[in-house]
Amino acid sequence: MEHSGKPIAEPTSQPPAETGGDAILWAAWLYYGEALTQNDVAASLGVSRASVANYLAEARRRGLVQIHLAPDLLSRLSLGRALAARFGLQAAAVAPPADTSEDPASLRRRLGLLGAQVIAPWLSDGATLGVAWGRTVLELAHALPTRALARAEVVQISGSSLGEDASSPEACTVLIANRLGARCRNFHAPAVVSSRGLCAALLDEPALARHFARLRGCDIAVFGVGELGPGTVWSDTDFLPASVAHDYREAGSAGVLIGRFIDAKGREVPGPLSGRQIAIALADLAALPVRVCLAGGPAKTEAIRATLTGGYASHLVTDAETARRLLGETPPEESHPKETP
Amino acid sequence: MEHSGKPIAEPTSQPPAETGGDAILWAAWLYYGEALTQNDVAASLGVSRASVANYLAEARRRGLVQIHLAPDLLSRLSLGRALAARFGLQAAAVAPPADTSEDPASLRRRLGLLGAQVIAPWLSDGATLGVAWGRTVLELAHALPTRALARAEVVQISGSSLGEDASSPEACTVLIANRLGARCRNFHAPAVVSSRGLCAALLDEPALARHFARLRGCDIAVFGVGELGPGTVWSDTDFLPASVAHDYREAGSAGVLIGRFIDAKGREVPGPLSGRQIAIALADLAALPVRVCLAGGPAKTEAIRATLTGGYASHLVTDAETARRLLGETPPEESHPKETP
DNA sequence: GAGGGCGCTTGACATTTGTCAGAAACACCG
DNA sequence: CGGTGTTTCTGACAAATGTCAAGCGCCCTC
Repeated sequence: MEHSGKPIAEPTSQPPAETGGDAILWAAWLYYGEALTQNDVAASLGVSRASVANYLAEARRRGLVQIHLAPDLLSRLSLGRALAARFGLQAAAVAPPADTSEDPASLRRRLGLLGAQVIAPWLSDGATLGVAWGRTVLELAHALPTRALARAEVVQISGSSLGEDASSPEACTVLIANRLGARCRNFHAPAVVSSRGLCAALLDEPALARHFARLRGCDIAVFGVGELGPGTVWSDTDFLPASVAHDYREAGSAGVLIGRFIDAKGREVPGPLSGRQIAIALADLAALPVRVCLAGGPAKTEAIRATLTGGYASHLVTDAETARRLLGETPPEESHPKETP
Repeated sequence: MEHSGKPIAEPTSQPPAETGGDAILWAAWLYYGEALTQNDVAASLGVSRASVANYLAEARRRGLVQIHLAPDLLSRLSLGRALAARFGLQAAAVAPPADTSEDPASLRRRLGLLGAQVIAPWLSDGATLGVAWGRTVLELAHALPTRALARAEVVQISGSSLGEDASSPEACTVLIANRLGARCRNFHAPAVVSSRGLCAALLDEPALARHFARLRGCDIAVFGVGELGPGTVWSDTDFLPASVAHDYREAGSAGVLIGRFIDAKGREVPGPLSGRQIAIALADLAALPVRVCLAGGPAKTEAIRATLTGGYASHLVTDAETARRLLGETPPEESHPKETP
């Protein structure tokens, strides 16, 4: 603590050779464990404050220090409780509204972040996690913590080649499995094939049959929902021309759930793709114990409502404005979302 | 995203009154979950920054946010590993040295803090925790988190009326049980009685026999060690005059462990109190699966060494200087010519 | 309706913390 | 030995954070 002219102070006798990594542990304990200030930690360790700040950053990076939020944090909100009560959900997590008008990409980022928190309690070793696809699911993958669940499995829930490359079903499963250190089980089949006969033949393949059995054994499923607005396009131009969305919308479909088109009551709507899709059956999805739906934004509201009405989700992750729309309230004109119940 | 504040969540257990509204939850999520700055959180919520800081403090107080240290943090230190290897311990947690010369009370405080971290992994519901007494154990009690382990038990490990009132065996068990929300099982008997006959008669009491059975079933025991220096005095003036310490020291005792006097090898030393003590037998202690010893400071060094040599501890919680002394290194910048034993 | 207590909020301030460029230490190599 | 790339540390600064007294609204009492 007292420095005279001596350049080398040697304040607390530090065996010079070996203690490279120890300083980080000391610092983490003194700061987080004993709640000292960085200044005091620096004095105690005989290094500069800046070094202490660096040590602490390193300790967090290494996971020596973890900050844990109550898992049901955002389900405790009045909005979340209202949603859960209205649609019979186990829980609904509601992200706060942004101060500026929401950019869809940033909305997806927050929903992914929140979704990662929501599913965290189920990420135990040995768990089987069914994963759909989409940009929101991709954000969830990025927000997931790094774990080492060697006996856990990540299972692709629908056939491949849906969505853009970056957020395709395989990309989502691979990324999530990689984060979790889990085994990745992919569907080695396309999402849509050209004929019912080929579809039936594929479904008879032993490998696919095994995969469907795995799907029915998932402990938890994670998926988004797609809307069927006028501007909806799919990237798979072979089987999904823009007209498909229009056709299904005309046929009464309110949204797309893991490749299946559903109406406002949640019933599957027949259409041009019927019998040619390879993905989990909606009835099998509904039978899983935990089904987390991540979606938000004005365009998706009706699709989400249809999903919830159909009972396909046990947990919803959405944003505050969408939550208000789902509850039939008028979304607030401006910010300042203070509501007193 | 830093946060100082208490290392151990210290919520005032509030049963149902979950009022206060959603603002606190929003703030906790935006700050800890999305890593926004308090400024941005304030803008998003439409309140002042100061309020956000208050919300966050409240969230921490309620335990919505918990800061978790790696449980074996301080056992990973080279000093801790060296101690564990030298004495055959499962682990040794070593508190950092203080910058100023250590005040015994502050040393006890840090050891208690650290000990609370060390035993945290074993504090599950249904666990049985044996608790001795002493000022260090008392500090551990204060550092323990508030839990609600209704089926856990805290068991008094030695008879009563030892130590000062504040750190007596009953005080320690009651406080710890209160913190944990656990059932408190006290020894309704004194630690020392005036005759062997009375002692034997007491031990035959069914209630005491049951208590001893409980002691042998503890999942974890927590205790300190006492030294036998020239200045050692006990507060129980009926049975423990200052001369007792002197007598036992003359007889070769290096320290006191839960009321039992042991020599440098850890063997129990007979003396004036033999056959009149009511406490767990040392052999029963050594048979427990987890035995956490909290002690530090120059005066206690030999007593700790005796305890470790006897195999009575599976885990040690001490400070860096004591650790160095135990390992036979010369303590830093000290030129005490020591009296030869 | 004035007064006073209570809780929540706020602006201002002092402290604490993250960051970054440059300095020192170190290792490696010509 | 000196050069040089690499790592680690440090000092200084800007940003972020905690704290406090004063301000405001609300409810209750008299």
